[in-house]
Parts: sequence; C-alpha cells; structure tokens
Amino acid sequence: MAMPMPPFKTVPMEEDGELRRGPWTLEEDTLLIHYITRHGEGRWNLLAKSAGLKRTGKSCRLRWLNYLKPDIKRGNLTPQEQLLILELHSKWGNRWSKIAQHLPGRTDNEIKNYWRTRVQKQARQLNVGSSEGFVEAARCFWMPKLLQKVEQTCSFNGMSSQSCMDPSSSTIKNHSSENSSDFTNISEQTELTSPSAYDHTQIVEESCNIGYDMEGFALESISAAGFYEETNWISSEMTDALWNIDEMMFRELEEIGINIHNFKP
DNA sequence: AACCACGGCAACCGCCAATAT
DNA sequence: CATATTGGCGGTTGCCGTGGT
Repeated sequence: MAMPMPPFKTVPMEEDGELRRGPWTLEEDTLLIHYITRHGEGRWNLLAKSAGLKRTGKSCRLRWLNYLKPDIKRGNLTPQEQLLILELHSKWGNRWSKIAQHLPGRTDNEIKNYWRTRVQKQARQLNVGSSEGFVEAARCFWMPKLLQKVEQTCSFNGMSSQSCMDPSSSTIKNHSSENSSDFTNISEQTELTSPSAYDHTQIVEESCNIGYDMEGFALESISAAGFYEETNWISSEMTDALWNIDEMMFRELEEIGINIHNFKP
C-alpha cells in the first residue's frame, strides 16, 4: 500500500523523539508485520518500541487487527454478510466487536463503518425518524432485498440456496458455537473456511454486480408505489403484502436454518 | 480546468474493564 | 488493597478520492 508520505502530525514523547500519527507507511507496516511474525501479538506498547515503531501500542494494535492481519477480508460485504449484520444488529445493537465475531475476516471497524455509511444513509433516505421505523424498514425492505441477492448469487452459481448456504457444503464450515442463540446458525453458515471459498464468493459477487447495494430499493421504489408518507410511511396492509411476497423466500431460508422470526412484523 | 460537496474508510480519542505491580 | 498499566470497545474525526457543476 505504497502512498506518498503525508506531512505527519506528531505528539511529544517523554523519552526518545516523538510519536507518529496519521496514515501508516509501507515501511511501518513492514516493520509491524515482520515483528509480529517473529514474536507474535500482545504487549502492544512493548511491541511498538521493540519493533522500532514510533507509534503507540494502541495504534499498532489497531493497524494490525483492522488492516494487516493475514485473515482480514477486503472488499464489499456479500449479501449474506449484510443480511447477517442486519440481523445481529437487531439483536445486539452497536456491539460491533460481538457482531464481527460472527463475520470471519471482517473487523468491528469495518462493520461499524458499513452501518454508519450505508445503513444509516438508507434510513435517512427513507426518512425513518424513529427506531421503530428503522426496524420496520429493515424488515420490509432491506432483509427481503438482501435475501433476493442471496438467491441471485446462489442461482448464478448454479446452486440452490440450500447448497449455497448449507453448513455441510464444501465452502461453508459448520462449527460448534459457544452459545445456542438463534443467530449462531447463520454465522456458522456464513463462515468461510478457505481462501478459495472466499475468492469464489467474490467472483460471483462481482459477476452479479452486487455488493453494497441497498440503493435500488430506497426512496424511489416506495414513493413510486405511493407507499411513502411523512409521518406514517408504511401501512400495516403494505407490510402484510410485502411480507407475503417474500414469504416463500423466508420459508426457504428457514429451511436451511436461518431464523428470520425476529424480522417478521 | 477548477472548484465544491459528498461518501467511504482508516485512524484516533476517550472511557472502562482486566491485569499487573 | 491501591495504584498503574494495558487492552478492548464504541464513537468520532478528518483525509482522500470521486462525481457533479
């Protein structure tokens, strides 16, 4: 990730010189990677000094966990991952690290950024003023649409949704979980076990031109159908109708172990 | 071509809990 | 037990790229 050296801000350091801040350079990344490869993680303040980095331990830890760690996934979140985030957030709220534990290779920072930039933007566009309205939007628009994306992804690949997300399939690993909540099933099913599995998902995703994608069913689709209202933007009748439309898809997901009851109106 | 506005995201900040001394 | 240090987390900031005018 070579980039021009920015005019670094520095903060005073008691002893030798100053602490660097701002974007990491390639040289710093290399130092950190090599040090951790040899000595492992932990004791971040000591690590920073020992590695010759003029950074705080916190900064080193953050850089490693959010960017340099080998198993970090880059690129757009898949529809499956977006679906999982919506569901887990409805359960746990802004517990980003907890949510991230169920999305292998994704960091809490990435999920947090996704939520703030994509999901909350959509909420604004839908003029969802209340948390209840937000949940409703997630239930009635985002979830079905994401499920549709999942379907498309699977069918494009010549797979049924069952095999696409089947824990016993070759690309998905089923593993025991520390708790038995309704949500662990999904996270298990979306855990990718090998780089090839991940690459495969990426290829399919790019081919279908999907990724961060909730724009298509935003304000225009609602207002065009005459559904949008300033104060009570979605009627119960519409909720029922939309739900019926997606019922089959939801049933299919339930069959493969995804619990979507929390999103039913 | 220049400027501006906006979105995405890496990095920082502050707080708190856990651990070490 | 008290204090200091470290690590982890969620919230926030600010830089940079991009698209629009």
